[in-house]
Amino acid sequence: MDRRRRKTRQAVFEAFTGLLETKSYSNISVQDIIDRADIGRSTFYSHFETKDDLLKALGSEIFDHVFSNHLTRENTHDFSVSGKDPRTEVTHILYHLRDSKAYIKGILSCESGEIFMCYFKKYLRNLFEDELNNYDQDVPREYLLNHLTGAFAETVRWWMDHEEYSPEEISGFFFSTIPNN
Amino acid sequence: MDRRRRKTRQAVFEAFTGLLETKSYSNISVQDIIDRADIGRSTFYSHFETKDDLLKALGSEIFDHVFSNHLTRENTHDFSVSGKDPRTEVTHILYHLRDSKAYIKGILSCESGEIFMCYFKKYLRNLFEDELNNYDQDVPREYLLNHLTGAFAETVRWWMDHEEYSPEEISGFFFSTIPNN
DNA sequence: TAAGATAGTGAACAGTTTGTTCATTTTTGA
DNA sequence: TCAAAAATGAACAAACTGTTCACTATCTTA
Repeated sequence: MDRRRRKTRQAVFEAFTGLLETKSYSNISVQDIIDRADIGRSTFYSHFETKDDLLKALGSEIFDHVFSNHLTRENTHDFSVSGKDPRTEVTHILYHLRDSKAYIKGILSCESGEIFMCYFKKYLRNLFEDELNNYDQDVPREYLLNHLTGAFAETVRWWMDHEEYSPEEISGFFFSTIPNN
Repeated sequence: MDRRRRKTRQAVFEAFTGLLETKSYSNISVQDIIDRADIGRSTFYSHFETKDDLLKALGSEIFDHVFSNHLTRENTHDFSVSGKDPRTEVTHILYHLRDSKAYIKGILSCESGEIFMCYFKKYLRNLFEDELNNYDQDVPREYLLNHLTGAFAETVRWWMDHEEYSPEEISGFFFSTIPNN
């Protein structure tokens, strides 16, 4: 990618995440972002179709990083094969998330981040899919998958407001509240 | 309340929920609501300060009804005292929700209903608070409460896209995925 | 049933936001 | 050096927001 393009993109992300730390998503206008990123109006629109589009792009940016370890060994992402247990895996993701905390907190805050949550869940879905075979068959697979991703996303959101806990502790809470196979 | 006021309010709710069945919350403008309700612009603003305010009001309207049985015996809403078990209680709420399904589906749909979900969870929180004493103490009470309300809200949302299940079945799914004391 | 209070109307308003267009300038990389 | 790619910023139409105001309709109760 062209250096100019890269720089503009970065400036937009920074402006956006900066704004997200003080304002909720719906209260941020494209104009705000443009002003803060100090770019031309048409430049913004040459990068992103809309504010939602930007949010989606930011989602990819963050989650591609957060889930990078998981994704890089795609062909062996069954826990039993990869040699990692779910607990380690989850803890690892929580570490990554903690690093991005400042933005994420803004995005996941109550009034805003439905789109973002959906995006987050897509990645999580992928993560939990294999883990699922161990479980109870009385309940539809789809329900379970939804439950696990929802519970984890909810856990992360909760964590953002209870920073006193470590990734390991959070992981522990999570695993002691989901059904044990 | 004045009959005129009641009628206007009702018209707004109907217009709003009607719109919610085809459009997502963020794509509905106050103007849309006004047009559909066929009321004067200033009339709308004399009832609701803002679109979010309307959503909040609709939330009260629906949930006060959905949770009515629970709320009317406030002083004895500990399940063990009330003589009802959690399962019955939850099933009952699910029946109520099914009746309001048409709106709720629109509101809870992925791109929109964060505000609404929050509102929903407030009621749920209240519901699960007493149930909580039976549980594991390794996990913070606040975490558990968040987990239960989140899981239930997530369950309901899932249900809205899987209408083939009965309230009893959904209740069963829910209870087999939350931690058993 | 008349009068005063309460509610609805609709037009007009200033201000903001959105997304697009376009002619122009700047930067890049080969 | 030069052509392609990118950024610029002004201008634009369209939509939406929230408020005001003078006017009309409806309700309540004395």
